[in-house]
Amino acid sequence: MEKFTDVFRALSDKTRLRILQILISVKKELCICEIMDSLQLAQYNVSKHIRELKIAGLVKEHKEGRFVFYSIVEPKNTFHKNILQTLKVIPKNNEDIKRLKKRLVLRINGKIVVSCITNRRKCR
Amino acid sequence: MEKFTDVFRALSDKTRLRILQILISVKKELCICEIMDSLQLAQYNVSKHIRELKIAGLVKEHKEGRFVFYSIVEPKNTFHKNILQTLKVIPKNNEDIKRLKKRLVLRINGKIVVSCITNRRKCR
DNA sequence: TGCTTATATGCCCATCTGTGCATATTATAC
DNA sequence: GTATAATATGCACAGATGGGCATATAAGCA
Repeated sequence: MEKFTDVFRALSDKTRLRILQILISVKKELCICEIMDSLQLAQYNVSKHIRELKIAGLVKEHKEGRFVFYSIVEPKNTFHKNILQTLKVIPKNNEDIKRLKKRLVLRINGKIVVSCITNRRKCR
Repeated sequence: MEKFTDVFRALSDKTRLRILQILISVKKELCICEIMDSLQLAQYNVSKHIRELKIAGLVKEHKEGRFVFYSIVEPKNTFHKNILQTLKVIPKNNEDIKRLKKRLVLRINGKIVVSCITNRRKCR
């Protein structure tokens, strides 16, 4: 049962929901820089929240050089499928999506070429 | 967005999930006594957790004399429907269901006639 | 090797959360 | 009214949680 409460706990934070929402809407792998620029959050914050989403089994990572890309885990059981379905129904934060799109334009041939725009010390 | 995180937070506790599960499986209104006897929890604990489920909009109440009956709120939007669907997929705690059935047998014509069996001071 | 960039993590602190206990509230019966 | 049963709630406390900050780790590059 704890396994289930842990997933719900992971979803009970606004920042984590925002992270999941941009990952769901973009249907791509995103690196921490891109997430922090999209959500205007400090790097350590994105990193810590992503960690919890990973532990909950909702997000997976894929290392590539010094970048780490994160994406939604494809659901493997009914519970997980239902959770993702539920997340898709939650209205998205339009500002986040707008900034995400702006940020993604900066990729060249799918490669990250622009470093963190957001000052890592000042964003909340 | 807080509205959604609040629902997930309500679901992030084992006791609250157990309460929801017996309410879902029994498809009936249950009073606090019956819940505390089914889950073997202290009265104040059931009462407090039910309160949070009510605030989250997952459970509703119906007063009848000195009894208060609780039941699952029929979902009114897609998010809520998905949440209930998700809850139904979680494996139930068989012990809880067993004790619930035993407890329900004690009703006579649907009326509660047996008071709390569980000592309200000793159950955790 | 040394520098820079991307990400992770340990520590501190304020706040929140669940439990236990005691007590309050409400309704019913005598 | 008084006693009793069902439920709610305020308080205290221990443990968890999130944010901020500093720093660690790791990889690429000069």
